[in-house]
Amino acid sequence: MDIARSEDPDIGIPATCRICEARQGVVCGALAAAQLRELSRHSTRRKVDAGREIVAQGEEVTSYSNIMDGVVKLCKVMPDGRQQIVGLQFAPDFIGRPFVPESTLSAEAATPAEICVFPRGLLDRMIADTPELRHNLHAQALKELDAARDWMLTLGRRTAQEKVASLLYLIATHAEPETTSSTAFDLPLSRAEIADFLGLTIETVSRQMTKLRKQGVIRIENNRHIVVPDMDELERLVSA
Amino acid sequence: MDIARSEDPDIGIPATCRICEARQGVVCGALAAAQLRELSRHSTRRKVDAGREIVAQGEEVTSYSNIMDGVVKLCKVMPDGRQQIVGLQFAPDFIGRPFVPESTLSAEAATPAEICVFPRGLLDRMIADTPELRHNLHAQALKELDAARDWMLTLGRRTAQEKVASLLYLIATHAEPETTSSTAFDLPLSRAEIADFLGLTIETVSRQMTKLRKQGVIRIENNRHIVVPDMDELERLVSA
DNA sequence: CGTGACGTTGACACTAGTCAAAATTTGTGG
DNA sequence: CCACAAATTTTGACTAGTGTCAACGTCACG
Repeated sequence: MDIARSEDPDIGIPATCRICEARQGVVCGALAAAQLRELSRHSTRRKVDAGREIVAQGEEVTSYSNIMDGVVKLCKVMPDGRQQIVGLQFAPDFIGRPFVPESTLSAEAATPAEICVFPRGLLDRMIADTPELRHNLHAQALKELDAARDWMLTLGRRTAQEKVASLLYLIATHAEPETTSSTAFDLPLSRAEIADFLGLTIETVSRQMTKLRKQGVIRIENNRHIVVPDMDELERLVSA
Repeated sequence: MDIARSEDPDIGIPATCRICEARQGVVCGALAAAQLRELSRHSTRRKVDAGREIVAQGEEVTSYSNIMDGVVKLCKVMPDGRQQIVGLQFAPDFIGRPFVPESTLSAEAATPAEICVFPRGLLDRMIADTPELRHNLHAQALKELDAARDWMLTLGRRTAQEKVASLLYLIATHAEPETTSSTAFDLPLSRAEIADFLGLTIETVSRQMTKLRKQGVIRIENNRHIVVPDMDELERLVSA
């Protein structure tokens, strides 16, 4: 009956997908039930330890993934070992670059993560067949471009203190959707990773964090857990 | 006759477009003859003085443009006036952001430039109608994303000398397609703009340029004209 | 020939980096 | 559950690299 149909939009959708956090994400949100069924048959859900590489810089890419849980960092490294994190991705973001054979950067789990891996050929075919999917990927690319350019401003023109405040603000707004004036969260990154994201050294990051703590802008519990009593104060320090 | 048709692919194409540098560009390369005619009827070619703004940060966008000649810089400015150039665009690049009402950055002519301006609504309609155009815009977005992330590495992890070398290398490879070992070109940016691109001060840029000159890596004629006797040497200093 | 914009150079200050050591947290095996 | 080892973070002393401020040069233009 029409009523039954309109009341259950999940008819024909695999059970795994129904409870999936990325069901409405960039990729799966654009697929029809039949496509979801086929994709789900060939995908594997996989746990990734923190620090484990998902895609290697300069390597041929044979699969794409959805982040189901955790945080993934996108890195560039120089031959001499200097490193820069050029992006952070959160669930349910999509990892992968259509149209290009190999990746110019590496993707690595920053926290223990869970990803859903799609074979490249299959998803490429669905991209070719599905205008809405293409549109979603285009929109995500533009979103990432904006994020990258915002961060360029941070890297080029902000002081160490502003950089650290920017990072805390970024994590806070991505981890905690609620915009109450007080916030608490766990840092998904080590001090070394924060340094690689901000273009600083570990020591400078540590010193700036201590300074923010002594100023009362944040409280630090067990290194990773941060409490921000007043988000407005933190935002002020970003001077955006 | 078939022969005539295959020998002249420009049948039905406006005269202005036939001699246009951007004819095979991201936008016009994807359009059919009829679309080109319509777009050409509603476009205006315009000269823009160096330093003149094309799109303002935070302003509603009512038009898109093709760069026909010259170099355009994409800038972000902070409330206190600190500024960062987040991208350089060369002819025949496309300027504009589909899907979004207003620009998060400003576009400004770095050199005297010539642009071809399209009304937004018309091009939006063509984007909706033309899969190849959407694909080209998507591909350009990905290219810009790669460029932005490459530059993040430069901003975050390279020294002043490496930064200046990176910029010279970037300009040299975009201005002079030939890859002979020796190259000469005009800088499209003032020292102040170079500083804003590299996250440095004017003085540091100036000092590093003199240093490169004294090392024999470059020759400087009239401030803007640069000669690179040995590109490999310059590339080595980028330590990419 | 003067004027103003742009670029260079110098002296000095200060931010962030380097190197080293101590403190804290995390993980492991008994 | 505790003790110890390893990893991570913090802190300190010192240095190097950029920034700041100021003066001087140079070039284009009226």
